[in-house]
Amino acid sequence: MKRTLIAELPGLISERVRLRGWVNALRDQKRVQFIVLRDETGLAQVVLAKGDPPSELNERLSALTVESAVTIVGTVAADERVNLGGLELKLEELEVDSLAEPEVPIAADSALDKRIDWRYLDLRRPDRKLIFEVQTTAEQAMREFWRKEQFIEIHTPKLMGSASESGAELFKAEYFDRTAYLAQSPQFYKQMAMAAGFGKVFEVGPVFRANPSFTSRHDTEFTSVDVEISWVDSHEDVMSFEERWLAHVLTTVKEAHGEQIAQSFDTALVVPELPFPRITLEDAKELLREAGHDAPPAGHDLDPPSERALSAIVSERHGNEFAFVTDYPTSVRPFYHMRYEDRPTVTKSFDLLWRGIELTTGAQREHRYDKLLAQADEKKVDVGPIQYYLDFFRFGAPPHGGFGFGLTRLLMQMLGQENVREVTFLYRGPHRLEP
RNA sequence: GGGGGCGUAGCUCAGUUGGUUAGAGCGCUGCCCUGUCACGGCAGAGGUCGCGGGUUCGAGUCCCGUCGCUCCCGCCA
Repeated sequence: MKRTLIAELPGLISERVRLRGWVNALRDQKRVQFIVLRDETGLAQVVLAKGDPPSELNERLSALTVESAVTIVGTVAADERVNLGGLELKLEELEVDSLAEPEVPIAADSALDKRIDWRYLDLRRPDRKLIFEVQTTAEQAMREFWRKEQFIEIHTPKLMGSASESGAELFKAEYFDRTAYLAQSPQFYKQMAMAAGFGKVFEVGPVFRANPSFTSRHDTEFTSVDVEISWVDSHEDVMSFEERWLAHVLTTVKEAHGEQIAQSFDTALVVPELPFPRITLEDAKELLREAGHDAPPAGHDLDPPSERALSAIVSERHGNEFAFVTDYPTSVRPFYHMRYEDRPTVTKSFDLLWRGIELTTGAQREHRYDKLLAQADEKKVDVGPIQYYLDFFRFGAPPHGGFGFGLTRLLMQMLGQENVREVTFLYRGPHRLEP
């Protein structure tokens, strides 16, 4: 007998159906027994009258435990007494596929860390599963947009012989008789795709950061969304792609899940107006000071409190939750970011903030071999291990730019969550390698 | 790496100025309840108070150390 999903029950009154799912709740009374069954599409009540003495079926239902996996056959009946959709299943057959132990180790209000210990139980809650439905829709919308604009998907290696950028610390791995490093970014390889003439590329994949960061928005392994575009005139071309792309993603997610998100997470997903406000770093600091906030001195990046304050100000003045901050000084940017011809200490770079959190860092890249070498030298980058990268620019490289984008941070903001761990299937942090 | 907070029952927490057998709600076990739907009622089990040391007649409570969790900063997406 074919499996019926709970969501299909309203159209099947008086039919005999087979449901498979988990015991969400049990109410075992003197004369009547109820199971609230949960599958991936919803909840349904199952009812069985209790005989005197109880039938063998009654006894087996009494022995059930919450969260057991069961298969149930019964007849669908409309009954206005039932709060759950006004219908129920009259139980005829009960098969226990897997009996759950009587005490589930976590509850809905358990601490996040404890819930991660038992993540598969935590994820059984429909609200938690919604996170991954939204993620799936978001990624699909991204790909839709990329393909419409002739982007090519690449999969770059995660095992590397040297660092891909300075800054973030690297995990080491044994690699036969030498040391390999886990990729902290596909940066160099997506630039290789530019030198290869791929035009426009994207990658969605894992990156690894060995920073001992103990905050609600960092993890040591996360999914990075990377984009690189050839033949740009400046970083403005990259920003204008990113905002159109993001607006499409948010529109798609809102259409598909907006109501559920509002219901489950009490968050309204707002599709942003285009273009997103752009503000240079120095103007941003000026704006912050005018508004009575502290701002870091020249030559320094915004700190997290400044980013939150800036987002609030921009949101109030421009009605946009997104903001590009541009023109970072060379002191806080890697050597490969392109600089203005007339202002050699300022890079053609940007960050994208959404409601105070950094979603993206992007830039036009330096594609001229001699300038790239000079900038590496100035930044005291040891070019020995990355000569393969510098070589990309020796035989004709197009002007190009791109960005890296934190998928979990996007998801966190879309769902109004305060911690990336909440929206990561399995979080990895300095003290977390299991499950 | 620096700073703050927290660690008491399976889960979420309370525990006065240090004082005798350490509590609650939920969950669990048993019994009762003709339709429940956060079902209800009665009874019960369950704790070396994170760990180690110290102060004290006496420590869940005070001190030191240690481990774990958490948030902020740094680093970044």
